[in-house]
Amino acid sequence: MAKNIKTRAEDYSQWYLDVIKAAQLADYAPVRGCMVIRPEGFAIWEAMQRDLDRRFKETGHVNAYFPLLIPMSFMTKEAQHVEGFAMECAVVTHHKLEHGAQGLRAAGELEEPYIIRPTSETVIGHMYAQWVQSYRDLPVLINQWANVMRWELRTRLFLRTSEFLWQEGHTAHETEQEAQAETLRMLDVYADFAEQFLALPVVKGPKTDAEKFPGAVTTYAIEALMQDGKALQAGTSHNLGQNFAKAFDIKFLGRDQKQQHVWTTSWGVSTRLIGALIMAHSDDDGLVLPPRVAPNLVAIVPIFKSDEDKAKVAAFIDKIVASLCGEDELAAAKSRLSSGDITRYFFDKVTGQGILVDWRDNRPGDKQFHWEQRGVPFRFEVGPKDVDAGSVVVKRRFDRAKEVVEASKLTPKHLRNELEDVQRLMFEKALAFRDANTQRAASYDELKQQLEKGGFVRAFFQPDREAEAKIKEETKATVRCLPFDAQGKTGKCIYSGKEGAPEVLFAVAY
RNA sequence: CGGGGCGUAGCUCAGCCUGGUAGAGCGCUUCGUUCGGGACGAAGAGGCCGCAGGUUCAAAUCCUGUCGCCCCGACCA
Repeated sequence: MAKNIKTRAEDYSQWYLDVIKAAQLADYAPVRGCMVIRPEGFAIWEAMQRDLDRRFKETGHVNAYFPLLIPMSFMTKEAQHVEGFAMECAVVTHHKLEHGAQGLRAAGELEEPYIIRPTSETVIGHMYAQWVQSYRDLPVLINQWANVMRWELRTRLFLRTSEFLWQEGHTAHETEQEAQAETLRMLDVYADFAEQFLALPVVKGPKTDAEKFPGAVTTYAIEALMQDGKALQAGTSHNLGQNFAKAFDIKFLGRDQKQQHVWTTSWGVSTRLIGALIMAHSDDDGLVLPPRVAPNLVAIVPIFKSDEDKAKVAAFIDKIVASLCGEDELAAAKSRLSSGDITRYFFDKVTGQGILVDWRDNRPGDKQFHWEQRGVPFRFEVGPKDVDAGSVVVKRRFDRAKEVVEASKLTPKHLRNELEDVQRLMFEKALAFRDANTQRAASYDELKQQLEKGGFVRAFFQPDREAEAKIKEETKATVRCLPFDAQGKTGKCIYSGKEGAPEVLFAVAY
């Protein structure tokens, strides 16, 4: 058992933090509520970015960049938007420092303060108003990769930090139908990404009015279930209607020769997904990464006593690496800068995913724990006995399976197949967990009881701000979404008793 | 913003009540023995005891103030 990680049963919240620490994904920054994303963590974000970016481009979007600072007056233009974000905005009021009695102090007060973007609808809306003149300028399909800041009262690494990284797509369309299609298209992109890339099963559906994005007509979300039975909103796609178009005067001359407002959408996922990944897949031994996300696919742990054995093992490992990564890469890696006696070879130059050989002067057991806690999908153990037998001991991270594999079988194709297997099995495991933790409530009492056990609870419920607030007060649970998979089904509302209520998904959420 | 806790070595913390030479474990460095699931021994490096005042011959310790962080709630991706 890992001695630096609390078990999930003991203290789930501490376990989460311990896993992050042990895998060196992130660290606390000297600024309240902010984190430093360390290389191991950032590599996961890069993997997500790469795959998402491809998906965005495949659906016709392009990237651009808008400024970090937004004139404060922009925030007031859309009424609900102010309501939603005003309380958590960092404000920039001065533009320089000067020497004062107590050291440096802010000086040069700005006439109009800036806020640090909590999201970019406003500044992007402002620009779109200038760019869009005609229906021929539509649709505008822009995404930006950026950081945003929301001055949260309470933070947790990755799940909720004051500053976080995300992407925000902002599109403008000629018609309501197009905007709606775009909103759902991107929700599907997110759902597919979560399931295929993160091995994270999600429930898709619209939010209730009480839970939607400030300024949206409808917010759609993907909701995932974590191992402690809490739900996590993993991505959102908003149909903003003409709310922002009207607030920022984004107008165009239509095919009918009339001025009209555009229809906009926005959609985003953030580094919170790294938190989702951890809480969905990791175990008491530390991080478990789905192969598609893992920066390193295999960690090879050599075992030897004498220098003679070491040479023998090294030669054998070289052969394995050459087979998996190619002779060129084997040679290239030897002349590459590396730190701490760990040699890294690119297995896939496109994704940057690699294979490591851990030559550090530590005991083998030490190294096993080291790579295990970092979630590397496979570990190869190679000692003199293996060299003699022409085989390798292969250890699979996600289920601790161990098998002896003939070295000649270790081809790129074989490894890819193995990785795909793990990817699929991890998804199936997460899906089975979710199914086992999804219940159905026929009454409010049943809902209360079932929420005690955690997990998702499906029930017929007529969304209503007051009722939702009351339920949240009594159970801590909220309506996560109105699942698409139950669309059209209606029944008797568990709260009001009225017929014709849709099926909703309840859960206590992060 | 309410409630709780904590600031002492890179990390986790002891010491504080009862003022008097700055401590432990882990980690780090070097050497040796080791090495198939977290090794052992020896020798080292590492501190403005969060910060500012005060009391005192003397403050990590007592008093005042202040800043920061963490945890639990309310708010939220």
